[in-house]
Amino acid sequence: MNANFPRAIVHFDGDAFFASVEQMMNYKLRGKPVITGGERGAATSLSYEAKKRGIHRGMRMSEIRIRCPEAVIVTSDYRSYGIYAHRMYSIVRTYTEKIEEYSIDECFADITGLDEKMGMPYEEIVMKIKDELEDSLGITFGVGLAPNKTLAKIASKANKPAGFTVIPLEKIKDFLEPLSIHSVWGLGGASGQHLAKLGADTAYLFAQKPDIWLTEHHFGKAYRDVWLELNGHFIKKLTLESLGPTDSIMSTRTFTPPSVSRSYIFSQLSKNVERACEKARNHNQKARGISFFLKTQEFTYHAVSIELTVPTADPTQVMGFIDKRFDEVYAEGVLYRASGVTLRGLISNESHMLDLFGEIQELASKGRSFQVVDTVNKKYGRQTMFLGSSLQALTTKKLSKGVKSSPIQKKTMILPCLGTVY
DNA sequence: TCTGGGGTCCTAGGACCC
DNA sequence: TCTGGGGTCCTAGGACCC
Repeated sequence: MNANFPRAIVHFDGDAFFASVEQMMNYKLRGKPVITGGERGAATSLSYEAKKRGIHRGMRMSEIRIRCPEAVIVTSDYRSYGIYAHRMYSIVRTYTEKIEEYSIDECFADITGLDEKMGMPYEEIVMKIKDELEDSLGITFGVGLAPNKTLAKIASKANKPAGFTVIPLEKIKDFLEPLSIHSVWGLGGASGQHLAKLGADTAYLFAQKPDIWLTEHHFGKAYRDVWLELNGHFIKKLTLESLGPTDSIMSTRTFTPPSVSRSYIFSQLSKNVERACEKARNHNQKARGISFFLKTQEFTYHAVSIELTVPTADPTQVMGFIDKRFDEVYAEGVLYRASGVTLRGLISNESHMLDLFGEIQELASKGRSFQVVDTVNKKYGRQTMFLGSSLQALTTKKLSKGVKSSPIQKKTMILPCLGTVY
């Protein structure tokens, strides 16, 4: 066994991922400052050409146009980014099954023992994977090799773009000494502030604190896990197999411009409910609880959470519950900028529970009508069939795009509206 | 830096049960 | 009818992540 790598964990991180995918899909964009996020008016991802011109994430498009008139601003295309992400996972998966699909542009892989199997040092194996990723995707990756996830993340960030950094056990100190506590994975916000105040403002100073120090300051498991990993221990397991059921599903959307209209906001929420329920049905899951919120222009949240006696993924049902309690979060005259819904306590459709009132039966028959909805939507595009209560949200969107009469209308079947507002 | 959309994990505290 | 102590399950909400 390799003394420096009791476990060999690799972190792959796509460089400027969304912007890079855009450049790969459209060769005219290569070498140009590309910015994604056009639909929200602020930069989401930037090509390195754009970064060189002093543009940063979150910058307003209006400002970007002034600063960099040659900038190419595009609308986010998450479907394509997802396809590239999938290719990335499958290439890594040809080396090991132990892979965590951490996010759309990152993954972890556990290659422990592969050195002996392939008769190559870990460093060479990782270089080989990196080359293959870059050749077949046309995108560069920041890559880190370390004894655990926390250190692998630090490594992949160390040398951007297109870097490959190795942190063996014996070299940990060199990497942690200059590293601000805020850039450690998991200590980004208030917890980093807290640690810095207590004198641990670098990763190394935190790692050097004795165990008793953590106890005395009442640091919980989250801190302790990071602390152990900074000291070289393998604590955070990889989450394998990202397919399958999820724990919760949410759908939220900001509306531009913000609105005071009760009916408009209600229909926005209804649209979110449909999206979330559709996703739940695709996962073959039902929710045991729902919560919904409105977000004001001042960024305050007003939320209600509801427990369901019978699990459901039926938007008419869900909207029925929300309708009854909508006015607990909505206030007349207040300007709102976003709404959202979360389906909680998801269970798979197979695990049905018996109840006293036969509601299961009733829902089962409704469930069939939504199978029809999903089939139609798959064939003709999403939201071809939708709830009456979502109508205002959908038509407003079309009008704002300047589409007067869409051919979609012909295929549209409006289901009965449960909401009081139309 | 005035701020998309979608998640996960941890913890405190309540409900309920011996 | 009252009391204690201990355990498990569940949820809300906070913090953090990309």
